[in-house]
Order: sequence, then C-alpha cells, then structure tokens
Amino acid sequence: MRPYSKALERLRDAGLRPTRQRLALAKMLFENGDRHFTAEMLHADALGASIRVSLATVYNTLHQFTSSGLLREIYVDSARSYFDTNTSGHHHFFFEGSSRLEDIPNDQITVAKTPPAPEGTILKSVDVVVRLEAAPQPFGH
Amino acid sequence: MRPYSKALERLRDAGLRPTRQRLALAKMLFENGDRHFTAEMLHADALGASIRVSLATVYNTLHQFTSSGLLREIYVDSARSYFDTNTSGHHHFFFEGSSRLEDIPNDQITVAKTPPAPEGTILKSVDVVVRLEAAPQPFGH
DNA sequence: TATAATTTTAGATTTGCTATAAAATGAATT
DNA sequence: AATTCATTTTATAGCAAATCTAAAATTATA
Repeated sequence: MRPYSKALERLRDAGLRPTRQRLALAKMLFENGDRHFTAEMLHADALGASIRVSLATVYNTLHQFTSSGLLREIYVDSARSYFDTNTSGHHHFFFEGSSRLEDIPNDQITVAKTPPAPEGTILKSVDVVVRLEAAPQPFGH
Repeated sequence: MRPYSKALERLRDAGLRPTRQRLALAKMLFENGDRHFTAEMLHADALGASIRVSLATVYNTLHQFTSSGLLREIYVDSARSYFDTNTSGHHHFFFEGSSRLEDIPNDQITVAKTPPAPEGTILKSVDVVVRLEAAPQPFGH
C-alpha cells in the first residue's frame, strides 16, 4: 500500500474494475475501521463527502462487495439490509430502539457446538444476534 | 380443551377478542404443530382453506399475536418477515436456496456463554441462525 | 484513437408492509 | 331482541426499500 491504496488492492483482488465510484466507496468503507451500515446510510455519507454516486450504484456495489467477500450482510431487521465491513466470524448486539448494530467481543460469547449441515447442504455461516431493548427508566425524583 | 378450543383459550389468555378471523387464524397456526411462515403464506393458506380474511387483517393479527407472545418473529431475510409458532428458546437453520426455515434440535447447538446486556439495556433474545446453501452437485456419469 | 465491453445513472417499477376511514362485527345493556 | 358503543375488519391508497431498464458515460483493449 504505497502507490496503490488498500482500497484499490481490494478491488483488484476481487476482480472488480476500479471505477471512480467503486474506489470512492471502498475507501469510505475500508479505510476507517469497522462499520455497520445500510445502503441509504452509505449513500448519504457519500453525498456528504461530495462523492457523486447514485443510489442504484450503491446497491450494485454493496452486492458486488458482498459476493466477493469484502462485506458481509447482517439480518436483524425485516425492513432493511445491514452490512458489515468486518467479514471475520463474529456476532452482534442489535439495539432495537435505535436500530443500531454493535460487535460482540469474541471473548463474551461462545457457540460451543455447531450443528452439522443437513444432507445436501453446506454450512455458510453461524450468526448470533443478541437483541436488546432499552431498560425501563427508574422514576425520577 | 373441550367445549372451548385451544385456539379460543389462547386468544382469551392474550386478551384478544375471539373474532371469526382471529379464531380461524389461531386454529390454523396452533392446532397443527410448529410452523414457520410469512404473512403472505398464511394469507394464501387461509384463502385456500376458504377462510375469508384480508391481507391487512393477517398482518394485524400477526403483530397482535407476536406482541402477546403467541408468536415469535425470526430475522433471516432482509425483505420479508418470518414468524414461528414455537415461542420457546430455540434456534434455526435457514436454507438460502429455498428460503425455508427449520428448527435446530436443542441438543445440536449450545450457546455456552451469553454476553451481559450493555448498560441501560435489557436482553431480549439470543438468536442463532445457521445459514445453509445447496451443496455443489457432483458431476453426473 | 477507435472499438467493445462494462458500469453508472435517472427514473420507473416492484414488493412487502402500513395507514386510512368507512362498513361490519362483537359485547354490554336494556 | 333491539340499542348503543367500542373494536375489528376491510378495500384501497400510500410508503419506503430495493430492483429493473435502457440510454449515456466510462474503462479496458486493440
């Protein structure tokens, strides 16, 4: 990562043409630590950073990144797709009130036994979601 | 469960008026073993069984049943809500090809350590989804 | 630079679901 | 059984996330 950025490398490795839009999105996603986000969030962030890209392209790119293994999709809300830049095996808290996702530190959860994939299938992932809601507020004084 | 059906009892216990539609849906759901289904599936099944009920009522009823604890929602697809008549703590296989859900037998999975709910939240559920895809077919002869 | 393949895009379309408000039903009272 | 009133159902309109389309722009290659 000197003349060629990390983002560019990732695109090349994934066999994706480094177009202006893909490069800009890859930089936003992979050069700033782990992120959980939706397509609309990423699109808004891109526009905010003066990256002119259409929503359709954001969707296309997210799907391409996901099937290339650069992103991972997380299923916590039946009305919206969430993505995660951290593709290694880990799990999530989901705060229902704010619809926010957060990684669960690896030492705080253990899936001790994983079931074998049924006949004719292969195991794709084992995803744990710990759903949280706001604790009831104590009465004020 | 003699003069009063199991379905009727459930509605009464949940504080829901036993209307014609709710009773019919409750019977379909709770008198035939565990089921995983979407709103559209249940609606189609109802019509198929000559139960005249609108899709809006199916949605209303599913939400009422879910918040009364008669049903549980499962998050496996970011475009569709799935429900489960089994509300006890258990986990799921999700067959991506066919979008089908199946219970994981309790002795085949163990979540050994559960993370504590972060400050200000309470734990609502710990859901494990094992995602499966079709195994690659061996070449024919 | 010319050519061809790929990508981006605006806008239309689809889909799952929710909102609305009028009609129907159910429960309580007489 | 008829009256009243709250609840429920319904058809239809509306909404938002995501996808489709096909024309224009970009990128790779010759």
